[in-house]
Amino acid sequence: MQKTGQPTINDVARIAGVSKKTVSRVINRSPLLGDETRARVEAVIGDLGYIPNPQARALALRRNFLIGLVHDNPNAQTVMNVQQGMLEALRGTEFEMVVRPLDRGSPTMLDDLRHFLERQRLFGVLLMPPVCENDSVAQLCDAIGCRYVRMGSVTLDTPEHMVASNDREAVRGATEYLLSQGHRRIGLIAGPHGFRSARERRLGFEDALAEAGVALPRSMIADGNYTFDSGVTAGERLLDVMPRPTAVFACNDEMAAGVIHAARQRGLDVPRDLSIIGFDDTPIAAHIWPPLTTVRWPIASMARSAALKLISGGAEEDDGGDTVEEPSLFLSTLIRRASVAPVA
Amino acid sequence: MQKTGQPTINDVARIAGVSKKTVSRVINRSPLLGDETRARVEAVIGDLGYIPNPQARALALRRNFLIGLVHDNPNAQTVMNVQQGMLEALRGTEFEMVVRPLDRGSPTMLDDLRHFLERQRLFGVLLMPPVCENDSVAQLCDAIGCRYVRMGSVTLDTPEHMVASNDREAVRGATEYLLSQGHRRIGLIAGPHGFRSARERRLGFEDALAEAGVALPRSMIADGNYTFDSGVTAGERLLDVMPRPTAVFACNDEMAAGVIHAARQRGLDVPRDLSIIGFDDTPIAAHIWPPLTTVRWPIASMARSAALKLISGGAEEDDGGDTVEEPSLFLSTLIRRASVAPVA
DNA sequence: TTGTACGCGTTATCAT
DNA sequence: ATGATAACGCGTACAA
Repeated sequence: MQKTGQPTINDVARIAGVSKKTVSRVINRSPLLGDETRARVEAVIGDLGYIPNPQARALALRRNFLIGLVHDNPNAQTVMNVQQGMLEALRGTEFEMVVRPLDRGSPTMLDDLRHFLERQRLFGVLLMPPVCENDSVAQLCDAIGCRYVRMGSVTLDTPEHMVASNDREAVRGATEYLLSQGHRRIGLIAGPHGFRSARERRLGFEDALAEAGVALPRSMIADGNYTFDSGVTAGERLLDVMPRPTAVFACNDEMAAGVIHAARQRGLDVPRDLSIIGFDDTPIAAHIWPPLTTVRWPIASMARSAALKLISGGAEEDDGGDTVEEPSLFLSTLIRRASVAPVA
Repeated sequence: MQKTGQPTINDVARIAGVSKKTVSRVINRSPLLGDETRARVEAVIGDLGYIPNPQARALALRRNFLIGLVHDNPNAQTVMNVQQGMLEALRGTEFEMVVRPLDRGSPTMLDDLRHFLERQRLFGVLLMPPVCENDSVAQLCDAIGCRYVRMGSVTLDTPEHMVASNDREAVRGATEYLLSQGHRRIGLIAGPHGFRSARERRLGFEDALAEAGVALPRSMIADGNYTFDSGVTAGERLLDVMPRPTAVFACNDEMAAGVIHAARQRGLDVPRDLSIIGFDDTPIAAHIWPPLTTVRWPIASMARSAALKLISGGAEEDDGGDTVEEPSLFLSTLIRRASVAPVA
């Protein structure tokens, strides 16, 4: 025992009557080891409550047992769901999660990331949208030798580097639902430029209208930036158009809430006078009035899978050994609540 | 230069023509150093772009340059605000943030935390409510030698270990506002048992009523657990009472949103038939209808101060040197929106 | 004011 | 299958 109180590999070796290296082999599950020796060492380890020192391992391996969460996402709930999913995957492992927000748009963004990855010697990073849509970010990880998994609304990398949802299909389905309720004048509140998710969702919307042969005049499209306020503004713009749209698809829930707000301020009733669908199924969706029909993507599950991909092969695989391949594509579903009604 | 590509302290020492120790002194701002030597070494450092290896430092110092965020908080927005404040304080320093959720209520909770702190050798931890309300958690940090700062709704530790808000006073003020609008039958939706914040807020509510000589019958108090659903249930209970309350104070915004929901389902108009005040000023407060009058506590600022307390003295103090003492008490303010009206 | 030698706890190399 | 010895990069006695 050292003065710190924690037993070290030396203590284990001494007491077990073997060399440090043998203990190290036990820890790292080296295949070439006598069964008896291994049992003896493991007994001492359990006895002493020995746990390898992460700092020393990091130094020797030149690699830290940290998984980074790199994001530049304005939506708090989304980030929290990702963290929850990651931590679920990391629970019980030797890995910890370190969070690193990035300033997309800053010219030094890439350098910041490089410094972070090089200095901390991360085991791997989970790249959230929208930063992860930048290919040079992925290339940087590759160059540095840091594992990475990107998370996004569309597949933009190989399966081991990607967990994706099917935003386009999902929005197409949501829009078809609107059409099935008889709506023909349907407005779109688009997401911000530069967000791949915004593009995918818009494409899905256009897909559905085109297939149904429903016109989409320019006036039925308003730009938003995923915030509540932009939803209010865009909603007002759409509601100014005559004849008014009878339904609106907003590219996320915040903006959908904004539209409801705008509608109510003009004395319009939702869903009687205006049907609304959002995207994300954040808590606000279920808590506003009327409860919002929206698209839910399994964000925590995606993050969990992403983290599992990152640590697979690098962690102690305690289970039977037959590692199940983590999925790369996740399906979103339409959650029907009370913000959609048949057209009058 | 080593094979990793990163220059080490040895490279700097060799090129500058000094010993490792001298370089180490420069890095750690040792006072006893020749000006000329320091300048020369610093030149080489800048030249090489040398950055001390955190893993090696962690090993030698037996202390990692990581700040932990330990929480068991059900509210996503609160946690995100804390993270934002922490990261703001940590930006530009050598510290990173690692997040660690805890399962309060689990019998192994304290052991989990101990393992985490001992293994990772954290520089310090920010303890969020409600876990931080448990004194043994703080004692554990002390025993292990890990710096800590607690965050809470009331002062429960010395200033260097605490950032607190004045929940009781704030709620008292909010309730007085309700009274000033003529309300006399005011309901309370309490927070969950075991949350100190719930207790403080309730006390503030009772303070105001008592001082005004307004009765608080047991029927005007409903229990909640800080969730939307519990707010709905509690709201229904309160609205069943005859005569109905004309106003309700909910101990957080989620529950306040639930009350609005419950009121609307009975055809009641907010604020005409029922005034409501919440607490937290989460995004939902501004986004529901009607916009919610609520109490805002400066959560990000508190977290920022907390992180600053944690790293003060331990970090490179780049500024002039006269460190400003971080505050320990933060004032909450009433945000008046549209969910309160004078009594009919 | 500066340098030497060693410790921190682990993994890797190359023996045996 | 196992062990001696050297990295890994930095901090600290102690000496000079």
